[in-house]
Amino acid sequence: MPKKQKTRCAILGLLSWQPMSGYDIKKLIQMGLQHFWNESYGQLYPTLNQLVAEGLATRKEGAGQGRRKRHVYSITAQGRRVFSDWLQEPTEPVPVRNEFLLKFFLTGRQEESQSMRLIEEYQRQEKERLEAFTMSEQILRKALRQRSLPDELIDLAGPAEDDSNQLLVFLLSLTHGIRMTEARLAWCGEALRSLRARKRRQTSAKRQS
Amino acid sequence: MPKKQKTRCAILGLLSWQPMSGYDIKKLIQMGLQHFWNESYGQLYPTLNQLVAEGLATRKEGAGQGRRKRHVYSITAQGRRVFSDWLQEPTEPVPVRNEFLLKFFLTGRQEESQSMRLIEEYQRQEKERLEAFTMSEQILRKALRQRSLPDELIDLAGPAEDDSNQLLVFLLSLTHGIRMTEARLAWCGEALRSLRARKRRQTSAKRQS
DNA sequence: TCAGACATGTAAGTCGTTACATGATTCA
DNA sequence: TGAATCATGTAACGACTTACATGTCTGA
Repeated sequence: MPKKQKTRCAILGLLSWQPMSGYDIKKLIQMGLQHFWNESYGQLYPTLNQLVAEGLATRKEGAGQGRRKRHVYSITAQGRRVFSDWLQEPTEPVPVRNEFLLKFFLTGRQEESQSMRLIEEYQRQEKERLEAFTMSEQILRKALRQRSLPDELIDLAGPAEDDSNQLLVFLLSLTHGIRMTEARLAWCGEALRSLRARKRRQTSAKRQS
Repeated sequence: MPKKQKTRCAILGLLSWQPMSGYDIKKLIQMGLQHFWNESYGQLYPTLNQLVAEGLATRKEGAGQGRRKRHVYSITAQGRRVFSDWLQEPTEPVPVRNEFLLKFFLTGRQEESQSMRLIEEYQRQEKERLEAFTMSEQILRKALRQRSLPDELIDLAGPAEDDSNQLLVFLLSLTHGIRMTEARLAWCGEALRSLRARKRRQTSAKRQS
C-alpha cells in the first residue's frame, strides 16, 4: 500500500479554502503553519502537478497582482473527497526522533558537565522558541477579539462569513506549541536540579571517605 | 557540506560503550532509546560497513552465544573523536512536523465536531503512550535504587564501575517523554473545553436572535 | 519438526531538503 | 541600476522505511 503523502493532503486542505498558486501556498504555510508544518518548493511544485494529473486539482493561468503569469490551482470535487477521507483516517502518532535526547542519553558515561551543557543549550533554544510563539499568540488573540483573521492572512485565506472558528483552532494549534515548549523548559529545570543534587551527593560522599 | 548523519553518530556512541554487532545495536536501541530514537536494519548495516570503510570502527568475526558467526564492531580512536566532536556541535532544534496539528488546523473551516473528534483520538493515543512510559519508569526507578542497569540492558551496556550516572540520565530521558505526553494531554483538555465553550456561546446566541 | 529468536544484508521506493536555473516586476 | 520580491520549476542528494532474501540455532 502507498504511503500517506501528507504533502498532497496538506495542499488539498489549503486549496479547499480557495484557489491558490504554489507560491501562495508556501506563504500561507510560512505564516500560519510554520510552528508545526513545512513544505519546500521542491515538494510543492511537483506535488501540484501530480495533483492535476490525478484530477484532484485543476490549473489555470492567472495574473498575480498585475505581475507575470502564475498558475492558480483549484480543488476538484474528487480532491475534496480525498481530503476529507484523509481527515477521517486515523492519524499516526507523533514520531519520536529527538537529536537532543539522543545526545543527552549518550553523555551518560561522560562527565556530568557534558550532560548539563547540553541541557543548557536546549534551554536556550526553547526559550527563544517560546518568545516567537508568544509574539504570534499576541497577534492572534487580538484578531480573535476582532473576530477576523490577521491582515497578512486574510487575502490568502479566502472568504468566510465568520472566521471565528478557524481563528480558535488556529489559536489552539499555537497553544499546543506553547504548552510543549513550556513543558520542555520545565523539564530542563527539573533535570538540571537532579544532576546538581547528584553531584553534591557524590562530592560529599568522596569527602567522607 | 555534508549533512549530519546522525545514524552514524548514534552508532558510534553506542559502540563507545563496548563492541557490539548490528543486531545488538538494534536491540539496545529498542530497549533503551525507543522513546526518542529508532534505526532500521536498512540503515544500520550499511552504516556499519561505511564506518569500517572510514576507519571509525573495525569489524571482527565473533561467535554470538555459541550461535553462527556474527560481526562484532569496535570503535576506533578516530571514531571516538568523531563522536565527541558531534557531542560538542550545536544540536539542531526539534523539527516540528505534526500530522495531528496539521489535520486539526485544517478542520478550522469544517464542523466543530471534526476538530473535537481529532482531539479525542489524539488524547487516546497519548494516554496509551503515557502508560507505556510509566511502566518503563517504574522499572528504571527500581534499578536506580539498586544502582545498576536493568538486567536486559546490563549485558549490552558493557562494564562500568558505577552506572548510576548513566541511570540518572536514562531516567531523565524517560521523564522528558513523560512530561511531553502529560503536556499534550493537558492541552487536549484545555482545547476541548475551549471548543465546547464556544459551541455553547454560539448556541445561546442563536437562541437569542 | 517447527516456531521463534538470532543474524546479516539488499533493493526499491518514499520523503524531503538544498542548490541551481530562470526570468519578470517593482521600488528605492 | 540593482536589490527585493514575485514566481516556477528541476536535479542531485540524503535520510529513512519496507519488503524481500537467506540462513542458523534453540527449545518446546
